[in-house]
This record gives sequence, C-alpha cells and structure tokens, in this order.
Amino acid sequence: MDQSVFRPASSSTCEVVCSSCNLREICLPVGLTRAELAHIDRRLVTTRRKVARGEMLYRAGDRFEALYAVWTGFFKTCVSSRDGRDQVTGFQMGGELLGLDGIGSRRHEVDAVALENAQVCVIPFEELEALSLEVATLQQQFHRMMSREIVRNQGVMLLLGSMYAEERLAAFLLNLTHRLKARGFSASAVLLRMTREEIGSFLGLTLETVSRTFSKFQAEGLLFVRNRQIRITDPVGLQHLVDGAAHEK
Amino acid sequence: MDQSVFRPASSSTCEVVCSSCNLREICLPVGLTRAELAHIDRRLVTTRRKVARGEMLYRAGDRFEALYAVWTGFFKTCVSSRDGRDQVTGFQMGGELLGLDGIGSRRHEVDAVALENAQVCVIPFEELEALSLEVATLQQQFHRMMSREIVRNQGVMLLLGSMYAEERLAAFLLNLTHRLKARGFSASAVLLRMTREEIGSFLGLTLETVSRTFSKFQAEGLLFVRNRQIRITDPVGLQHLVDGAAHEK
DNA sequence: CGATGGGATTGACCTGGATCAGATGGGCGT
DNA sequence: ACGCCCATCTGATCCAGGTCAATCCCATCG
Repeated sequence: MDQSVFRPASSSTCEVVCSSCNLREICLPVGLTRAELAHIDRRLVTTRRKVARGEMLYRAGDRFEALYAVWTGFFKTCVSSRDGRDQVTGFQMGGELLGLDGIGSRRHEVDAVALENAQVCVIPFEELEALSLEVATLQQQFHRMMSREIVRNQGVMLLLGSMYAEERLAAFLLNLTHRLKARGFSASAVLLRMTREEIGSFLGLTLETVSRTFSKFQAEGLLFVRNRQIRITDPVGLQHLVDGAAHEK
Repeated sequence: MDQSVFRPASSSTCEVVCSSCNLREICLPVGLTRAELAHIDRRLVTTRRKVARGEMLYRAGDRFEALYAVWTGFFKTCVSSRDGRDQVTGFQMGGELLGLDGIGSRRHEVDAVALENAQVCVIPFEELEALSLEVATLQQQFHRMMSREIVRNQGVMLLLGSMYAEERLAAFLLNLTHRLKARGFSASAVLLRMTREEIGSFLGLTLETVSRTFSKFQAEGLLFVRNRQIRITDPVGLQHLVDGAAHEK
C-alpha cells in the first residue's frame, strides 16, 4: 500500500513521453489521438524537473513561464497576504496541473511546495498556446482543466464558508480518497503527505482541531488514525457527515 | 451617483458590437486589434439576453452552451450542496464573465442570479473555441480571464480561511470599490446591490454579523451606512484592517 | 395615507473552535 | 543506540461570531 512505489512510465530513462505515461488518461492529454499525442511528445513536453521534499517548484512573484503536470510526488499551493497570513489553497497529486495562477499576470501568484520528493513535467506555456491553435482537442482539454479548477475552488469556498469542522475534515478525506482511487490506489488506506497544520490551513481550522477531529472520528468508528496513516473504515458514514447529517434538526 | 444610468454602447439599438462597447477594455476583447474585433462582432457575439431582477441566467445542472459577459446589471453566483446548504461564490458586474464553471462538465455547476435587471452578451462556447484557434490574441485573453478567476477565488479562500469578520467585510468593500472605480464609478459612494444575507453568505458570516460590522465601521468613522447606500470615508483605514492591523500584537 | 412585509438593526445569550499549555512519541542524523 | 526535534495529541479556558428574538424602517401597494 505504499503509494511511493508508484512510478508512471519509464522512471529509469530520462525520456519524457506523454504517449506512454500511465497518467495520460488523467492528465492534460486526455482524449487526444495517437497522432496528437505525438505532437505533444515532440513539441510540448520535453523536460522534466525534480523537486525535493520541502523545496518550491515556484514561488509567488516568480515570472510565469510554464505550467507543470505532477508526475510523481505531492504538492501544496499557498497564497499569502502581505501581512504574513497564509493559507494552503490546494494539494496536487499525479496528473494535476500546477501554475494556472500565473497566466493572468505572467507572474505566479502562489507558492507551490513539494511535500515529498517529486517530479513534474514542464509545459512551456507559450508552446502550449501555440500548439493549442493547431490541435483543437488539446485546447479543449486545457479549457476543461481550467474550468474544473474553478469549480473545485468554489467547492472549497462552500466548505470554508458554511461547514463545521467535522464536515470539513470528512469532505477533505473523501476528496483525497476519490482522487487516490482514480489513480489506482486504495481508497481506504491513505498515507497523508501533509501535516495537521497544513490540513488545518487548507480547511480553515487550527491543527489542534484537526487532530481532535481525527480522534473523534476514530472514537466513532469511522476510521483508524496513527499519525499520518489513515484507514477509512466507514466512508458512507463520512459522506453522511458531509451531507450535513450531524446538525440536521 | 446612480450607477444604473450607466449604459455601455448603444442601448437603444439592438445591435451587438464589441468594437464600440465601452466595456471593451475590461471585457473579453481586451487588447484585440480592430480587425480582430471585427471577427468577434461578426462571428462570436451576436445576441444579447435580458435577465430580470431575481431571475436566473442559468442554474446548476443546465446544459452548458455559452459564456455570458455582463453588459449591464449585477449578478451573484451560488453553489449549493445537495443538503440545501448554499453559498454565494461571487458577484459579477459589467465586463465580467459568467459560465466558466460549465466548461469542464458541459453542465453548469452553479446558479447565476441577476440582482437587478441586467443584460448579458451571449458568447456561444463552441464558437469561442473555434475562433480562438484562428485568433491567437483572443485565445490568450480568454486564458487570462480564466486564470484571473482562479486567482480571485484563491483570494476568497484566504479570506474565508483566515480572516476575522471585520477584515472580511473590509476586504469585500475595497474589492467592490476597486472594481467600480475601474468602470468609472465613484469609489466612495456605493449602492450595494445585494442583501446583508447575500454578503454574509459570500463572506462566510451571518447577516447579523454583517450588519453589526457595518455599524461598527460607521461608529469608527470608516464609512456611513444607510441600508444599501454606503459612503466610504476612510479607505486607508479599511485597507489597514485587511492588512491585519486589528489583531497585531 | 395607512397598511403590509421584507430587509436591516440591535440586544442577550450560547457554543464551536481558537488559544494556551503541557505531555507524548516517532523519525532522522550522528 | 542515542538524543534531539518536531509533529501530534489532549486538556483547560476563552472569545468571535452564531443563534434567537424583538424592533425598526423603508418601499410598495391598495
């Protein structure tokens, strides 16, 4: 169940090819034909970048030049206001895009930090736009990914604006397991890649509340926690919480 | 100071033309050449739709077919989870796009409601993608607008996740006045188009807290409130609040 | 011009989660 | 194997903002 053994495509060679990456059905090139994929292999995604645990892929203020598709590893993105307040705005795993925040202003607006040793595929943005002019399906796919990012964030806004701590954590865990499942991992045994504090920052809670809520879930038989190892035993119960079961009249 | 007298372009005729609309420097066609604008006039934006106050431009679950650029009037967008919880995710005014949430799934994911009688320019999405293949600057501009939407939402997440009620309301007011100012309105005299409850929903607060906070701001000499009429007398003071002045050690 | 109703305001009280503090334990470098 | 450090857990207390309730006010309409 160790998720870190998962290595898409050829990790031993340095060849970067979307066409033989096993994330291609989740990542940017979903639905492209073989011929279109060949274009991408040749012209778009030619380099990969390693980011060690704790390092930044980019930081707020950096010039925006490329998008990054997570290949291996796990990231968080953080916004921070000038007075030092900051907030985790998302966690990204294999097949998800990083850097969309920079397109508008040509500067990155958030920090992207690797939570474990990671590798990302570099997608030079000028090239992406150029190739999008030729390959309509690529353009479409890109638009879909941006749109989904918007919808995802609106879901987080709902969570932050109108849910209780337990509901937030339940929603967070279910979201995580769904994404892991879509990538072929177990939806019940999860190894968290982030600290309680990072979870708390993302959910608008303190680390103490996150910790207490995990303990409460365990006491209620919804899951087992042991540090960052989580085993979810009652996903339906968690979903019930998200659906507002706890505070219904 | 009545903002409703503002009518971009020719409101008497039914002709829909971006090239002579006075929102064109704020709206989708920013930075396009005259020739490119002509393309848009001819092929992209040919119809406009009226939405009466309280009516929905679209609702969650509707088939996604077009984006909408607000021409006149004022909208809110709401997400709602199945259990009836719901949350305002944004307010849109002239020159802003509605409907980006539908691109990913081909269904709208939120409701868009007019808060006053409004008119929107209809941008058929298939056409937009087709024309984007030919007009690179249009594609670029569209990507920028989507990216900015993502950044905006992340800003709201920061607000919802880590700010106090006063800071949230101050940030909201300043954001509103900045947008009004960019459209040529007064940044100090604002007529709110939404109820306290809608503001509260957007900010993750109750209507009572919004009301109390307005009163507190007035008592502190930051602004005058009279129902939906706001006059901001100390924008710097508000900015100071947003910057966390109140709770600094 | 008075009646009506929904938005807004204000007060009193309560609570979910923040804050503060201390104890425990696991991972990592040496 | 040891020691250190940081993450985690848990308890006690506090408070920002939610909840409940009463009133006010203004726009609309008969």
